Amino acid sequence: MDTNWSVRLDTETRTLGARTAARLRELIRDGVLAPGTRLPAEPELARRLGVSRPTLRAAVTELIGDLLLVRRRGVGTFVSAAPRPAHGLERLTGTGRGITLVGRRPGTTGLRVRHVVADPALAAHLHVDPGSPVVHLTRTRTADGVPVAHCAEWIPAGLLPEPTALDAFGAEDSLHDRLAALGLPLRQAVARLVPVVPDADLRDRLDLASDAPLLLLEQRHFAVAPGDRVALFSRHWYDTDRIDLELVRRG
Amino acid sequence: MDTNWSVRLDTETRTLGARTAARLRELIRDGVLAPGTRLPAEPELARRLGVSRPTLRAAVTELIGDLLLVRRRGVGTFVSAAPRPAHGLERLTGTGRGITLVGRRPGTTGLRVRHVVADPALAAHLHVDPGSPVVHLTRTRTADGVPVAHCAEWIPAGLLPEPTALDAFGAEDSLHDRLAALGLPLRQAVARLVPVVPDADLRDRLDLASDAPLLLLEQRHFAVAPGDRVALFSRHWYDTDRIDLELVRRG
DNA sequence: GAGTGGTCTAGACCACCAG
DNA sequence: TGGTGGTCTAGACCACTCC
Repeated sequence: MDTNWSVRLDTETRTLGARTAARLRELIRDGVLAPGTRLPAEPELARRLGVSRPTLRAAVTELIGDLLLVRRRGVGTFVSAAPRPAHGLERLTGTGRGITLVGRRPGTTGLRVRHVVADPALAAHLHVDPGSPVVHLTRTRTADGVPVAHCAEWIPAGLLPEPTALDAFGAEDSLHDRLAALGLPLRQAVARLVPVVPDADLRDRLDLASDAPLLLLEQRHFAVAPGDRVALFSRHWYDTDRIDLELVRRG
Repeated sequence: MDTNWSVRLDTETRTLGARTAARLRELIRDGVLAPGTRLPAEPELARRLGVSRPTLRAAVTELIGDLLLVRRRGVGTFVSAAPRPAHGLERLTGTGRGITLVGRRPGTTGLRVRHVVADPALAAHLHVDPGSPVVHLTRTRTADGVPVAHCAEWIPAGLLPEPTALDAFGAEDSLHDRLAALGLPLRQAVARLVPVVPDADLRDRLDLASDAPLLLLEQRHFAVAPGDRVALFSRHWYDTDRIDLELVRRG
């Protein structure tokens, strides 16, 4: 096999482990590593990719988490033959990117940006004092033009460089990317899952014909710094008849 | 500070990284490392715990995933002051253990074990041929005596050492533990989340007064070996009014 | 500049599986 | 018995934060 496997030619900015994982994804996607085949032994594979074995193992571990590879001690590492989710909720991404990952085209309707003050309930969710200024976004997300989720977001204005930093937020923008550009990259979120019956407003926004229940994701998002503060509180109502919500659980 | 931090005295069977993480959990739980305090620098902390820095980092990374610690580059690692979930769905555990983790007492009612054959739909979920023998368990789980979820599980009989291996399964048993003892340790699962309106049977089993929607977790579980085969398919209907379902999402 | 976390390496030894 | 993945180490260098 004379395929050039090396990952060191890559000049992207990500870590070597992430680039190695990306290279393995390509080799699998392109069929160089077909489903069911065994990978070369780890020291050999590391040599071919031009990385150390721990770095290779980090990359392989990542792909195992995505169900692309299977390790069998004493036997080898294999390309998985089982179907796998294109996107799982355990990975934190923006709603738009999640829609892209499942192969659909994201869109936004009804975007509205407001400045509000935190009532006691919202203040508790955001870990701020009641009465604090909060930026509030609402919008309906579509996939291939079909509404799939209605999203409401609340961001403490005190965490933004300026309270007006999000006033120019557009329908095509990514809130995750925008917050990262403002120095608030979201790194993790704690979501509460609640099945709910849609009210008239939600039925209207999502253009629902039936009163089938929706799945509400109520999330507290944390940024890298200062780290302990809630950078974003959100409520997303998903119509699971129109978009599958999947989740990879690891033991 | 003359606390004995060393982790090498521990004789348990887990890996050194896992024992180190457990030691850090103890130090946090016991208040030696109070919320908001900065941990010693990584080389220093590794020395105190008697492990190498990569091993320490693996442990710290695990606790960060559990929201117990926060890393700030160039500044330090801090004990989180924010509340965190006791149990997240992103971690694969048995339902009973999940109930224990949130501080409640698990129980089981209405356990039934049956032998069935796979119809085409079930065969597709289990990746077996239609007509294959399947062991089917149903039971209702309680927390502190209150029904919180109804569970249905299907296991390909061909993966068991004997088709009758689960006939003696008892109300107090853990299916995860039992399957591990049978050589089928479950390592990961892909769950689909669907809000559903309970039918009469579910309302009866869960003793529901209202017709509030339930959250259905439809899961394909994978074992370590052979690795690609579905070892267990399950449907769990949760009453989220009686038990919170939370999920930690990482970027 | 000093100290912190972030990344990567080379090598070692062990546990498991297959022949 | 030989090859595989599983784990751990010591050390190096870099990037970032704060003084």
